[in-house]
Amino acid sequence: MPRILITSALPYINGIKHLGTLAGSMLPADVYARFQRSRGNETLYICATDEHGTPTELAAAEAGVAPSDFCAEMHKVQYDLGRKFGLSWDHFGRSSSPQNHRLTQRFAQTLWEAGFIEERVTQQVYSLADKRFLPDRYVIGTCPHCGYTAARGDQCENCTRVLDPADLIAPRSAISGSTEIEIRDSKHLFLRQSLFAPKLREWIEGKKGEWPLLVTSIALKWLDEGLQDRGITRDLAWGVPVNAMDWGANPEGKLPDLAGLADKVFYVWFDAPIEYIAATWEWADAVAAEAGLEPQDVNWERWWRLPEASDVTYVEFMGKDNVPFHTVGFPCTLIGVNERRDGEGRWSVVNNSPWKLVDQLKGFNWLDYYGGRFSTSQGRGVFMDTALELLPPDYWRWWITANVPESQDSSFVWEQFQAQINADLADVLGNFVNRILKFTETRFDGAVPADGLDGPLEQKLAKDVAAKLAELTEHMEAREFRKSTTALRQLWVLGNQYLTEAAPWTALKTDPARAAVAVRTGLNLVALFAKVSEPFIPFTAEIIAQAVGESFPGRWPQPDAALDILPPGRPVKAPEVLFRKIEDDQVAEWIARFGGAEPVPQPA
RNA sequence: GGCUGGGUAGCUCAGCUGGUUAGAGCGGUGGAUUCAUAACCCACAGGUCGGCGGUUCAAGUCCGCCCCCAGCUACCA
Repeated sequence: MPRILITSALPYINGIKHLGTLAGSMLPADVYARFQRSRGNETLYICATDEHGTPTELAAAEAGVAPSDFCAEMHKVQYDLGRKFGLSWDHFGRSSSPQNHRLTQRFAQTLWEAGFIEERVTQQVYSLADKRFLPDRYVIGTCPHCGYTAARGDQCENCTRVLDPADLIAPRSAISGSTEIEIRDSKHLFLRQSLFAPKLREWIEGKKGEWPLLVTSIALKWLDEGLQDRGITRDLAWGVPVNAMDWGANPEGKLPDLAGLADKVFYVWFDAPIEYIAATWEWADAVAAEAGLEPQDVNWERWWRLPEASDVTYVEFMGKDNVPFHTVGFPCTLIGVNERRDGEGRWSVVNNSPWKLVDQLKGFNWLDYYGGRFSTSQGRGVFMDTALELLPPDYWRWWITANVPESQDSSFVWEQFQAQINADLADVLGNFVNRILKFTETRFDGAVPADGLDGPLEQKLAKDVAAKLAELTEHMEAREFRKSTTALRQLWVLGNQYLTEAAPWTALKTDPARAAVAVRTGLNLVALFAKVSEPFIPFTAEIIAQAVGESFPGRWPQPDAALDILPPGRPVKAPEVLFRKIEDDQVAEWIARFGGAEPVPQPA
């Protein structure tokens, strides 16, 4: 049986995520994970918080707490919110975990000893007032090209020109505003990505047509522009320490400069992808602890290391901003650990249990808010915590999945959200479940009727359902989420069409057996909908399953037996209204609260 | 500036290697129905496929130029 390993891009620890983050990785990954489990495939869905880097240190300082405490608290917040949205992580780890420290350091050591990491001295801006090195964008000043006075050290937002902090006129710290800044030398480790360029190109070229165009295009863009070596350490206090005292000599016989690397931590983008692996290790430790076993009794490497993992399909989900790090940076790390390169550029596998590279990479564009970006500072857009105060998670899950930015940026618009939720969930699905169950209660004593035999109408329905179910299954296998939601909605529509045609309320007067067939068929449709809707709207799917006495979560149905689920005589019961409609005055209120098409008027 | 992606009905989007009258949902209009959350079901409305030029028997689909939107441009993550 195939195994499916799923990771979604790690949400950054710095604050509560908005709907775009949910759309860009976590929710599609969850829908896919639920589908795969429902298909009976052994599935592991891994996610974690991405905790290191300058923004974390600054946010913790602002909150007046240590970064470790800040992260521990925010991890819990993000975990709870994810669970409330029904995200079915097998494990939601932390990139600051001991497991990730160990793996990151071990990988770095291997890369050093293989000659894939080298030391370089770089010039970095240091702020005396802040007592820290400043990343380029944390230095602001006047743009030498356009005179904009709040240009960042990496790029001027006004004229869009790419800058170097040294270009800025009157540079100052973006943190404190202090002009007491200077350029200092700092020793750093660089991952020699340039050595990997030909190998990566061959790998990416082979994924053309298989991965989304967006993904291969971004990856090839980086290769076409010439892959540069990348600094993988930073001058920060919070992170995975380089800790190179046990490292051996590199191929040139050189040992690392322990003094020069003493206060360095790894760059967040070096350790964050490794956390996918480390979080799997965390998962195994947690499973072992729960079962009263020793940690080594749960084998987590079978998900990651060949040949044991040869039956694993590894699927990554992420927004387009993450694509370079997953198609270039992380693969360099893994290939560098797995293989060696000789002087002629020939590669050979040295590790007898190499780490697995990604098989399927699903990348997404941006979800905007009325055509603009979500903005924390301006209070523009909807965030995960407030979303759940307004409406149940399934409303959000459905809309986001149906509008996920697969081929281009898409927009969240309240009016459209309202229209789609009301039509799809309340009118089509919710009303269908309600109408057939209510009818069963009033006319068939609330039990699946046994009388009658299928006629042409039922045969046609079975054929249509089988075709649509096959289509849905195919789209889900291909991770085509918009098309999947379309197929699912069409499946729901088949239910309403059938019921209208079969009209048991009419048949009841002349041919009770015919009415019984229609009701039984309708109830089986309800059971079917519970099963196929579960990946998308799990909370409601469970209520629907219970209404017809089915266990939950159920197995993904086979097309030829999709309508043969419920035994005659099974008691059924109409649930409370599944989806309450979103009213116009609610929408008006939310637009006023969160912003809409019109710019939010500034108080005078 | 360079590069990447996108520009298809009022709105949100499908349209693979070029091939009969360009599709879906929403919104709109009309009809049917009464089991149901004033729900469902049926039908209709119609867009010079961003612009111009080219290749071809045939172009939304290929080529060239131009316009517009978004992103990236390596120390934000």
